[in-house]
Amino acid sequence: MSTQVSPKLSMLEQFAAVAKALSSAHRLDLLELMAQGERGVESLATATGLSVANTSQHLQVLRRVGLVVSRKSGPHVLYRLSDDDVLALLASLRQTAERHVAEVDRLVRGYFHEKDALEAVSRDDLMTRMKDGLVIVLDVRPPEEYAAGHVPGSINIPVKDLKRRLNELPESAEVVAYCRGPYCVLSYEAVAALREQGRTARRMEDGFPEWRAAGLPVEETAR
Amino acid sequence: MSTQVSPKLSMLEQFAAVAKALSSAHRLDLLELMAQGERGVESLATATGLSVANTSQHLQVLRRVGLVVSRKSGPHVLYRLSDDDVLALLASLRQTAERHVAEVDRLVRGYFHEKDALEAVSRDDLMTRMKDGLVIVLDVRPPEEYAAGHVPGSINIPVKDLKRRLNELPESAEVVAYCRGPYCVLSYEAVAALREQGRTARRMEDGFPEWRAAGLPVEETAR
DNA sequence: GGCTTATTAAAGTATTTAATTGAATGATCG
DNA sequence: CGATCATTCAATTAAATACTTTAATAAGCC
Repeated sequence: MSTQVSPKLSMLEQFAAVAKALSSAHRLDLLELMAQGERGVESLATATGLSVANTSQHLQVLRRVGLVVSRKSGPHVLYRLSDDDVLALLASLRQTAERHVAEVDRLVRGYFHEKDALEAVSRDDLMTRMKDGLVIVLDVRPPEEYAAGHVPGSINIPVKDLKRRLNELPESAEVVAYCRGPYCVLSYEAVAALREQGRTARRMEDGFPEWRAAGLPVEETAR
Repeated sequence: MSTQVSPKLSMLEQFAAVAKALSSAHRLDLLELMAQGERGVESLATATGLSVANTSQHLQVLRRVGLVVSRKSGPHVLYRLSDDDVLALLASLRQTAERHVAEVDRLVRGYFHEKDALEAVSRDDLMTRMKDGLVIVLDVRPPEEYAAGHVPGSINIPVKDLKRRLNELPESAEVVAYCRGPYCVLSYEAVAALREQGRTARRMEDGFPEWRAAGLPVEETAR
């Protein structure tokens, strides 16, 4: 029953270690990418603009506290979130920050122009309308992430190719765009671009990881 | 539409700042104490064993990211959690750590001996049994925290005084003990001590902040 | 208005942390 | 069985953080 180094503190130190792993924008960026699906080190490095060695180190920080797990596949090491718990933790962090940090509010208002004007479609609504053939679902993420999993029946056009490939989207129905998550700007930009072209378009709430975490159907492209 | 300093990164930096504020065991300790109720700087300093100046600095780190708010009352400054969001975030952090950090598991098993043997009573069960007069509810936190809010009808005996004040607990009913939260050792110790004395005793799940957050009735001692 | 008390600010020192570079590991494939 | 590739390790440097001590502020009280 000796308690020299208070067990409470050692426990809190473990919690603190997890929080510390989350306390870097680059690591949060990596986590958001991995939330889209399993990915290799080099691919994560180019997506984030970090060096490979640096990326590897960040990934190990995340692995050490159990936020991600890795496995080898041929010569590559693939990383993914260890659990949906991690998504929940990230969502909780976002929500708290959104509610309490004035700066986040400013960014949301400033960059995500007229956020409320681009009113989001809920996942459930989208499911219903999809079944009825009333909407076209547009996935604006990079092809790599689309391949790792996407909303069934969605069309993948990265936002930068949107103008060029507009003809791939039937004009018959409203377009609902989605991307990585609640703060992913891509879907906002897509909606803005589509409206400029006179199309009817809205965003889906949140993004693909939340869709999958909600237990909704997911389609994968065979590799 | 210029995006020199990617808005995504600035957003992530805000989230990272919140995580960083959580990345210190001492600050988590302070948060757990404030989860019991509003408290002054000096009182928090003595409870955590930190110097007053250091405590003040930690509190400001927490305030800067909006996790706590403060107000003046006479000569004192009182701090409290800004929102139940914060409780949810802490719970999420705990859950992730518990599930993924082997060390936490080791600590839980090692210190909280036979955790499962001391099976916890759920809040709802406790409510029902309380109404039927079947249990005595024991609050083992320090009187200060008890005064700031407690389960109605509970008896406050800090765990260190338990043996001495055993006679204050009627022998007629089972005792259910609670303290600060899921990892607060006090209630485990209380249950162990009571069982040693031949009493029937169990823990309540989690602790007082979770009780309050669940919207259950709370009693305050007038000051 | 000055005095007391509680809190915060500032400055200094010791530790940590992030990123870069270059070398080492370890598996796969010819 | 060695060559090649992806990844990790190790060492370095620069920047950031935690805690202490000492000084300043601000509010209440006589």
